[in-house]
Amino acid sequence: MNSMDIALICKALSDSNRLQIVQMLSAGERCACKLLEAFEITQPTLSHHMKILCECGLVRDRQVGKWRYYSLCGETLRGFKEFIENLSYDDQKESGANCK
Amino acid sequence: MNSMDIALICKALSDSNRLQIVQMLSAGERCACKLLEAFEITQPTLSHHMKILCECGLVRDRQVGKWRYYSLCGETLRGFKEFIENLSYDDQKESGANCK
DNA sequence: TACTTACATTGACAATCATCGATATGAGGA
DNA sequence: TCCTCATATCGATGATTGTCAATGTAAGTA
Repeated sequence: MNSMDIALICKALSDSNRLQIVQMLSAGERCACKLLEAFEITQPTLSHHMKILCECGLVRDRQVGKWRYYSLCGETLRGFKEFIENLSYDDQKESGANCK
Repeated sequence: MNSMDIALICKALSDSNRLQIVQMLSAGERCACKLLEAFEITQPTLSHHMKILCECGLVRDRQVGKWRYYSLCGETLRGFKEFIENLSYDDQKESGANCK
């Protein structure tokens, strides 16, 4: 998982509606109509957001009859978490790459 | 740290240049001129990106004479990591909130 | 004081984005 | 077959974004 993939995931999470959708999915699978109830957006807008979440790999969907169910993708989520976890802050680090 | 703050941080990380800047800062403090060397962007563009990274709280800066040094903010980074870490995927979760 | 250096701000522009209403698709059900 | 329901796609629009050249600012230097 390279930094382009990560940037894509971050872009998907940069919209506050989409971030809340992901939080809902973190509690378990949801169908589109239940997601739609939870937000004050129209159905085309939800569909657009779900497409973006799926395209970055963070969300998977499955269809059952007329309904579409969304859930987080464990593999992508793991890769993303690993990247974020590896960002570090350490007061003691050398500032070797500075001026003067 | 609410989900608006997190969305702002994700937006800051959604640009691939900014994501790489954060990775560089994860290795330690850097001054603006060293960051500028590492990317193929102009100085105003770097300045713009650093402003966005600072405004979401992820990056701190300090000025020494003419030079400006950037580093990750440990506190914000911790809050962000915690949020991401709490996103979970569990195959066994109830799909209680679904249709039919 | 005048000059240089490091960085920020401004203004412009093309590209991307979130959103919506309208419409299409496709799966049941009558 | 015709209708309804759940969702996707299309086309348009106003807002935001990344980028740059030009310019401003503020610190050090001669």
